[in-house]
Order: sequence, then structure tokens, then C-alpha cells
Amino acid sequence: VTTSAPRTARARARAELTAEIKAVARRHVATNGAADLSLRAVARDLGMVSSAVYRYFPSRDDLLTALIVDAYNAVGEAAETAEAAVRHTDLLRRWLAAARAVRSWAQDNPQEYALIFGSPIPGYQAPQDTVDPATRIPLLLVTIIGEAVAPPDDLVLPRPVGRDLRRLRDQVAPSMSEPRLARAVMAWTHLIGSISFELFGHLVGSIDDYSAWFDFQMKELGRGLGLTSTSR
Amino acid sequence: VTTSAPRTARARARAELTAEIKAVARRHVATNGAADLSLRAVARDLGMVSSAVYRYFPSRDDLLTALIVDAYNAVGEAAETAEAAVRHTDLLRRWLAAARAVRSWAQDNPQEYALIFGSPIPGYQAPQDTVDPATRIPLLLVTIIGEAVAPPDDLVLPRPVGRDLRRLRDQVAPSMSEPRLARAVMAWTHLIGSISFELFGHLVGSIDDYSAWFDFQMKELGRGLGLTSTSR
DNA sequence: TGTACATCAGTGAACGCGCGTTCACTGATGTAC
DNA sequence: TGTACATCAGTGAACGCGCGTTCACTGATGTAC
Repeated sequence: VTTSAPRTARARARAELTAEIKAVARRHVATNGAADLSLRAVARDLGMVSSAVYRYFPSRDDLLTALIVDAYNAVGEAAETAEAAVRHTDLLRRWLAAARAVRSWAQDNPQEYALIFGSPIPGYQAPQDTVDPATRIPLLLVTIIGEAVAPPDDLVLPRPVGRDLRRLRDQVAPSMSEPRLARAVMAWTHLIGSISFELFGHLVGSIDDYSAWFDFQMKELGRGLGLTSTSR
Repeated sequence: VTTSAPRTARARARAELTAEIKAVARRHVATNGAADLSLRAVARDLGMVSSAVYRYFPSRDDLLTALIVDAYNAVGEAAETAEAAVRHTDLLRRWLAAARAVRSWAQDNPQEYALIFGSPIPGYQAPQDTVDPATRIPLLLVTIIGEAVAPPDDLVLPRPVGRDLRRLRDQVAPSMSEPRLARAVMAWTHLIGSISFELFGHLVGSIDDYSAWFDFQMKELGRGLGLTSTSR
């Protein structure tokens, strides 16, 4: 979302400082968590007075929003990049690459992951700006899954589920069958559920080799999605 | 975990006040979230001076631990109670009842749910006391799944996954096959992943009838686990 | 190219608030004889 | 059953800290003519 280089020195300085504030805030979130992100502490780190930050972000919540948008974009881009590097016809590998990229990003940025996929921050209301970046990964997954030529699915959808999925299908994947989309949403749910379980410590003592466990699960999900190499 | 009625008035008062403090703290968590649970605010609500709380909980973190243990036990008991009310031979219904009970409890106590299944609280280290209550639900699920007489599973486990699952199996379900246990852990992961997705707002705009979607998923998982009525 | 005015960034002080934890203390409850 | 001492619950003050946000201000940068 980089705009072209701003003309005036003032505008350039503004863009740079905005980025610096976000960078420092991101560092604070990484070490202390989002709950006690503090404008004053960020300002202190930057050697400026706390009130000066208000020239850049009208409130603490706006700074948080910026971080959330950045986090969604970062993990989305990580997944897209990893996926794009795989041979286009190998759908299972593309799905795997995306899933693994999400997990890697989460491990490298656990607090940012918690910021977007963990508990909502009490008192914070996510504004509209966060919606689009949040859809990058699910859209990527749907794209991959949509390219599979799979036998008709035997899943039977209850009426209200079918209704919801038809609407969703029309929005994001016009040519996909509802059962297939159902599996896609479940896979997306499982992907994040699995990473959260690992990161939040719910499998400590049960699973040691979590990389192997994660890969196993993702391959299993991929199989269920009918993802294979489409090359003949 | 109720001990028999304490003898002395002092001990009785102590037990009561401990419970009251927890109750008020739980109420605070329910409205403000765990991150800014404050001993002083709890004391204020109880009409006592903040330092008095230290007679009951040596620190804020110990109070948090008590709340976490209580939350695990509450959701565990909810699941156990719901499951016990179903005809014993109907494994699919027992699984469904347990899953729905977890979801209901989560919806009624979203902040307590976030406390145990959401982001870890920065700076807080869960002590050993939380481990046992945390296993109630997974153990219940394993019990149900273990009663199914299902055809041999076609899942192929990579070696490290098999190793982990064998160890886990020996601890919690000696007679279960590894592939079946793998499916059980995945179902457990998906159950919580799905509730978190709903509660944390990740399917807003995609799924409207979340009850139907949840039931559908759980039934699908139950099918995959080979759960049916074992009555002939 | 130079000047007058408008815009903007950053300062420093202040408001009003909250927090966890410690400590010396009073007075009530419990226990041993 | 009564008394002496030990234990414990709760008080009130204090320590030392942090926070978000507002506001009047100075001085630098940008813009229109």
C-alpha cells in the first residue's frame, strides 16, 4: 500500500515518522503484547514527547488498528509469496506452502499473530479498514482449492448451511460447489485452530514434534479437499 | 473440589471470602477482560481495602490462576454433564452433546473462554495447577471416541507423528489405535478452532447461522471419527 | 525571486486517573494448659 | 471453665510507578501572489 514518493519535505518526514512510530509500536507489541501497548512508551522510545504522537495517530486505538492492518497484510503476503513459488499445477504443494507460511509467520511474530487471531482486545472495536486485509489468506486458499478438478462431493449440507455458503460462494468463488466451499472454510478454520493450539500451548505434553504434526494435518486436509497435482 | 465444611468460624469466613473474591473477579473479567483485572477494583467492589485481598491471594497472578482453574473446571463440567445425559450407546450424540455444551458455555462466558483458549496473558506463566483441569474435555472426548467400534483406519502417520501419538496413547487411551487418536486430536483442535472463529469474529459476513454451521461441522467430524449409535 | 500568511510538527505542563505491593498497626478469633 | 498467648484478618498510609488525552505555545515548512 505504498503511495508514490511524497513531494514536500514535510510530507516525506511525516510518512517516515508514521512508519517509525508503527515500527516501534510493533516492537513493543512483540515484547509486551497488545494489551499494554502505550503511546507514551512509544513516544519515549522515539525521543519525542508523548503528545507529539497525536499528530500521527489520533488515539491509541488508531495506532492499534494500523498494527492490525499491517499484521494481516504481512501474514497474507507471506502466504501469497510462498504459494507463488510453487509449481502452479501442484495444488497440494501450493496449499501446503501457504499453510506453512502462515505457521512460520506466526512463530516469528507470535504477539502479532495473537493480535489478529487471538482474543479480541477488550474495548477495541475493529473498524472497516481491517476487513479487506483479513480476507487475503482465505481468498488465497479458495483460489487454490477452486482450481482442483475433484469428483463431486458427497457432503450433504443442511438447508441453512447451504444458504450461507451459496451467498458466500457468489461473493468469492462463483464456480465452486457448496460442499467444496464448506470443506474450504473448515480447512481454513482448522489451519488457524491448529496454529493457535500450538502457539497458545494447548498441546504441550501431548505433541512434541509439532512441525510434523502440523504437516500431517495439512496434508490430510489437502487430501480431503481433493488437492493433487493436476499435471498429467 | 469442595472440602468438607471447615470447623472454625474463621476458616468458614475465609472460605466464603475467598469464593466472594473470585466471584467478583470473575465478574470483572466478564466485563473488562482478563488483561486489566485489578486487585484494587475487586477490593473496592467488596468494600474492603486493597491490601486485605493479599490475605487471600498472594498476588494478582494467583487470583488469575484461580480463575483459570475455575474456568477449565466449569467448561469441563458443562461438557461432562451434557454428555452424561445422552443415551450411552449413541456415541455420535454424546460427542455432539459435549461439543455443543462447550460452545454454549463459551457463548455464555466469552471472556472466560478467551482466558483459557485465547491469547496467553503477557507476563503470566500458567502454573502446574492448571494442567489437570485443562485435560477434562480432551479426556472426555477420548473416552467417547474410544468406545466406537470402527473399521481399521486408513490414515498413514509419518514416523515422528506416530511416535508422539504412541506416547500420548499410552497415557490416555491404551486401547486406541494411533490413527484414531490422531483424528481425535484433530477433532479437538477443530472444535476449539471453530468456537474461537465464531467468538472472535472471523466469520462475520461469511456465516450467518452459526449454530447450523457448528452442528454441521461437528457431525462431519463425528462421522470421520466413526461415531454412530452402537445399539443394534 | 521575494515576501506575507497559513499550515503544520513538536514542546512542556497539566488534568485526572489507576495500578501492585509493602508495612506497622489494631482488634478479633483460636488454642493450649 | 477460665486465662495467657499465638495466630490471623483487616486497616490506612505510603512508595513508586504508569497511563491517555488536552491545550496554549513556538518555530519551522509550504503556498499564493
